[in-house]
Amino acid sequence: MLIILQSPAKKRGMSLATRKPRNTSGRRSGAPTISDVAVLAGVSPMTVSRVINGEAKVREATREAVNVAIDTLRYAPNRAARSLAGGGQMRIGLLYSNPSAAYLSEFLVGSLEQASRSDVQLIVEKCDIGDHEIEVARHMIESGIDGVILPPPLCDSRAVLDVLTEAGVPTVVVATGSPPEGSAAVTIDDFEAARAMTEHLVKLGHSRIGFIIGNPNQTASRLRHEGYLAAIADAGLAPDESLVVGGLFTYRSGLDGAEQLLDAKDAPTAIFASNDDMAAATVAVAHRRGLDVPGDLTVCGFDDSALATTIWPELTTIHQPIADMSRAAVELLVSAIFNRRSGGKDANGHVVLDYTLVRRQSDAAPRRRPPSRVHL
Amino acid sequence: MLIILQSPAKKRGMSLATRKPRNTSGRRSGAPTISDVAVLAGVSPMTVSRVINGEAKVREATREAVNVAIDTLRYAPNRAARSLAGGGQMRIGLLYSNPSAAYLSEFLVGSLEQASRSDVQLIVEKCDIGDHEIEVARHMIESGIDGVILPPPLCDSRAVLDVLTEAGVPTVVVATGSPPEGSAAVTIDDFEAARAMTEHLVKLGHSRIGFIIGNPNQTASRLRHEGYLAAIADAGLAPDESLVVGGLFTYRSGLDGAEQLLDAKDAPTAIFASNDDMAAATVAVAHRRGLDVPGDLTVCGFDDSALATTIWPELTTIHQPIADMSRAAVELLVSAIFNRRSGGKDANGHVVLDYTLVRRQSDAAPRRRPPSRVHL
DNA sequence: ACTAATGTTGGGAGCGATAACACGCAAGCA
DNA sequence: TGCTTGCGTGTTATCGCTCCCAACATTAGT
Repeated sequence: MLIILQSPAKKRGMSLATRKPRNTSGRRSGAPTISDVAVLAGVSPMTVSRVINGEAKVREATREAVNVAIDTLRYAPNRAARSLAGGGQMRIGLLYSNPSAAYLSEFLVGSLEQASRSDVQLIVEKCDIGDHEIEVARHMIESGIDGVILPPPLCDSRAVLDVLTEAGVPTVVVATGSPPEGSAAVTIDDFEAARAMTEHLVKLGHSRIGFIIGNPNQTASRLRHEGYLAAIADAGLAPDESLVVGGLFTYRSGLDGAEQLLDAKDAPTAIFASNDDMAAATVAVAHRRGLDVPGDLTVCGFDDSALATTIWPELTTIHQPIADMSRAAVELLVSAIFNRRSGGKDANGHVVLDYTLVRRQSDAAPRRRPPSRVHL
Repeated sequence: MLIILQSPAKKRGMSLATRKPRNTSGRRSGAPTISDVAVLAGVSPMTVSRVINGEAKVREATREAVNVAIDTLRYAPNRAARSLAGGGQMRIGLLYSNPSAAYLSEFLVGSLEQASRSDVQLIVEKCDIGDHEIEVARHMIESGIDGVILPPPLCDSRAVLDVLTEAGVPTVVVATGSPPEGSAAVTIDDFEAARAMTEHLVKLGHSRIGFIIGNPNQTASRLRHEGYLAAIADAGLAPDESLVVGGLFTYRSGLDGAEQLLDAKDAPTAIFASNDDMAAATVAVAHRRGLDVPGDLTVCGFDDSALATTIWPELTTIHQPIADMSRAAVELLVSAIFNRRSGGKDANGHVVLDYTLVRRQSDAAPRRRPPSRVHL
């Protein structure tokens, strides 16, 4: 196919010889445009635009013709042009810190996808937790961002949040335990999830279930802990403080927690760690002590991060739909920005997505009797 | 087919008065435009553009004035407009499969950053390895992508590569052992890196150094293996086939490999695994057998993935500058596309970035003597 | 049959930026 | 002095698309 674009280039004294390099080869990259489609379909560009955007007032026959043309030409709308014309280029920022790589990558994939679908530009910025988080946030604001997404653990940073709301930047926090007043949030029900997992353990027959708490800085930790407690209570089990130890969400802290739990006189037959890293550490400690998992000790995690399926045995854990959450976050943010632009007030949506308990190989019923009582 | 698009002819008669009635009224979202800056600086928009793009022919005083205006207005160029006007929107695809999450996230961050810097749109698509990889690739091509980036392990997929080159889509492969003819590549020197690591082990005093090979599907595996072999030879050590076992880059396979290595009569005092996952598995096996790492056994990995610093002891490993590599990949791809557009032939660049050997806690000198010989 | 209402479609003006050319002006050279 | 250079800037035309509104087509209402 040959496309010749004729433009009114022959201005005043311009000779043909002088002009030319541009039109035929230069600027156009070759991608079909909306007018190409229009010509082929025998309609105006406007109509094509309507079809693409799924507007109502287009006759069925016309729509059909346009679609055929689109397929024929393999036409794909030019995003840049679209957002330029369509009144609003949005740029939203994604501020991340603790690169729990597994989490981050899923998160990124999800937000990227949604961002490109919603035609917004995603600006990703790293912001190692430390005393300069605020500066980074501020920098982002000044670079003219329209909204910000805060995945954990930044979602719990009062400081960052304050800077953001003060600047009047719409914000969506993801996976925080306590969504702040002024911003939208996407979460799963950490409480219920932890409760469900604990309940699962109870149903398996465990009565001494250890728990390793997450980093106290993150509000989700509290919810998970409470969920555990609730399930224990529901099961009519006596709460035992020696079965609960503190942790920091790190592997290292999981190592310590597990040692502590397993050192106890009346050691648990199952340990539920507040995240996969600590669960993995627990498995390591168990193995080091010659304990079989899940034969001698059941271990469960939370998050379903990559680690969960990396190690052996693979971890029974709570799956968070991370990509979906970030997708939802972008969507929420976009509509919030949209609202604000059209004068509406902020709609502090709070989206709660479903978690899933995925059973893998790290859980099992306890041995016949709790080891401390009767010897088999 | 011949299509002649004729632009509206009445342009000619357009008077200055008719032009740009709008700019001042501004129904925009509030972001300052290049003309706002121009007005404030008392120059034309074009000049502002020149300043922004760092072009040469602008008087110092003017540049200064423009910059002041830019700062005052907190002006940031509109990307959409920019890529629309400037030669054309590029869209490049990133096809990933094996979500080694840790790797992927770093990779994504790097490419995102560079993509936004180069003003290209990044389309990320998952493509689980299986028999439909080709379809996904084809789909991507048809969606009108200008180029594709292939991180491992897809970079070694002949099938995908073929589809791509056949369609004439510029491609950059990352971290492959054997960069194919038609495409640019970004790698580290796997051979040298493995050699360096092995040498490091030798210097530490180890003479029986085990090696776990990576997945034979990935060409990098071969290079690492060869690097190991070279170092062994260089050190004047007798190559011992019982010290080398196969693996698949998975934790599971690492478990098997390590068992095998440690079961041998004359077990190694150090094990170098071709990636961190397998190294982590080796540590687990060692612990299960009551071996201290690094006291009784040195374990080293490759990649410096998140896992390396997650587990305990943290892994001594080869650091790949993943983000830099993906950044480089995007850059390379962009210039390749650019070249091609302006008629030049493809420049199959091959960028080799530096690796780093990072020492952490998993390596040490062997115990006084190889355990099998003299007892201390 | 004629106006009114409704449904479809086309026209043209931008969105914000850049490319390429046009142009004024001071310096360089004969 | 007259004319070429060439730098620094302004001007114009798009880029590909969507928005607003007018033009036209179709069907309905009395």
